[in-house]
Amino acid sequence: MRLAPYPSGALHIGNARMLVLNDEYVKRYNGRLLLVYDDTIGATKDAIENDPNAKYIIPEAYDLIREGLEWLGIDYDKNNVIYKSDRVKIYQNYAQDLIQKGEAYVCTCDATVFREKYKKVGKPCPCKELSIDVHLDRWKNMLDGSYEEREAVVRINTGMDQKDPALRDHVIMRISDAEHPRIGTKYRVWPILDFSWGIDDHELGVTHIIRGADLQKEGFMEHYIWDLMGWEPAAILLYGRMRFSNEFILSKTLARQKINTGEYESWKDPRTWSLQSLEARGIQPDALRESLLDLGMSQSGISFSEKWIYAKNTKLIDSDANRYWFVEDPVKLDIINLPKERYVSTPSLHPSYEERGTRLIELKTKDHKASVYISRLDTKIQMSRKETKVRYPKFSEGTRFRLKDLFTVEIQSVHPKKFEARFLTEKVEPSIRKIQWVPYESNVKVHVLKPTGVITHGKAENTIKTVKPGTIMQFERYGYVKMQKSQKNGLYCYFTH
RNA sequence: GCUUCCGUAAUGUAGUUCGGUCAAGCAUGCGAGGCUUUCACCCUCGUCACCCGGGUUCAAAUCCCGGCGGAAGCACCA
Repeated sequence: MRLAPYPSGALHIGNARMLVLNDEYVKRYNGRLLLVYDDTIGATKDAIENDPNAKYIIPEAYDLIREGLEWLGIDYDKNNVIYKSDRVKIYQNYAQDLIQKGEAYVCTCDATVFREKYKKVGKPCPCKELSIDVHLDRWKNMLDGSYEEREAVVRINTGMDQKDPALRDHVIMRISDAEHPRIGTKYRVWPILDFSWGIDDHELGVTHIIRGADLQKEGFMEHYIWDLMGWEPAAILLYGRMRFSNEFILSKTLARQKINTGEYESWKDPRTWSLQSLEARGIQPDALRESLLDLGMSQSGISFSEKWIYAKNTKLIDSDANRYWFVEDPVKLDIINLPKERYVSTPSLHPSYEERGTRLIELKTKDHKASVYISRLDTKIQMSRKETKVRYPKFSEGTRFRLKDLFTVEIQSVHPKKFEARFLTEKVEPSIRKIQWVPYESNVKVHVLKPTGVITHGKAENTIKTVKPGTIMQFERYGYVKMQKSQKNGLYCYFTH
């Protein structure tokens, strides 16, 4: 079997299904998995230079792809990595052979004219009438540069009377003067996907192909070629297309553009949905793998939900993720009537694993007063996730709540920018609302990059200063977060989910 | 328009090849409860489905026909 990524950027969540399915199939039947970079040049030089949306190969993509495969644990044959760009001569030879046999011809019709005038009505174009010698001449002209880009193509003679318009005398070779990142301008006549794979799946000994249903036509074309050559056909299995929710933009080309303009910080930006970005966020490879495997080989189109990954990921990371307190959009809360001079809170790092120990958060009082930060969200109407259930009231005079693992207070007064409360008791009442807090005097700024690209700001307890980059932790009642780095203006984290 | 593929609950999937064991399994979601100084995790219980209409048959989610619905292809992209 084989993986055939196009090196225009890092692999993303949409490509991952192909990877995982192939990998799993090979493992199950003890097969071999080839990595074949499908790095033929598609667009013309003209398009690449003038059309910002043109697909093209970027040199760094080869490594980005390899990184992604490694992260996902795809077990491909690392000693036998293949580049289609090394094999162009092979396709050219086969194409010439087909022309010689009258199974292919060189067409000089304009693409639009061919489509409108001939393909749509199922009539052959005038080129097809010409002799094999003329076509061989034209073929030479393609190779030696006498023809410009788009002036001529090689079409395979599947027949203009094919029922399916998609199959009528499809192009198999075309001209591009674009420079290839690996082999430069060594070749100018490049194969189309259908043709190159018709050749390679045979030449490389591929017996089974798993690909998306959008490549169904390519399967027909390959079969046509195998028949023509008298080759043993490979088995082709298709899986359905995945649609992604929200404003998922799964385009490597677009991601590349945004990285270039600086709108995204790198391939790690969560909006690329690249495998690199998932790793950066703290998604476990197995969470992705299992979610994708759950979809099976169904050919129906599915709306993919990232929540499936999150659900699996939560189960994988929860036991490792230590708990910390973080308040998003902090507001000050002044507390009065404090009887003691010092309060110490020692919440455990993980309630299910007490043996990991506790954190220590200290709140000092002065003249029986102290201040903490709480999240603005908690001061507004709080709807429980179960919407039908508890609806915590907006903070107003008399509202009682507990600063978690500290003490219970009651709101005395509400000001635009702060709240004042009075100490009630240290005794825990099981049913009272508990909220996270951090000391006003001692805390650390934290910036969290959300999957939408928005960065939110807040304050966390000081103890997270010791958390190492790359660690996944849980901000209680907020979500899981992966520590990235310490910056001058505070700590920087990626939101996991 | 032409061609092909698909159609099981809110979402996804198992079962359809060789009709009965499927009054339909699983996961996520949702709901109830338990645990808990997190609306986390974990545990228990519950909830919702075979696109429609015919036909074949003792028996159909499974086979046949016809509808309807959805997706993909019809690029000198991959």
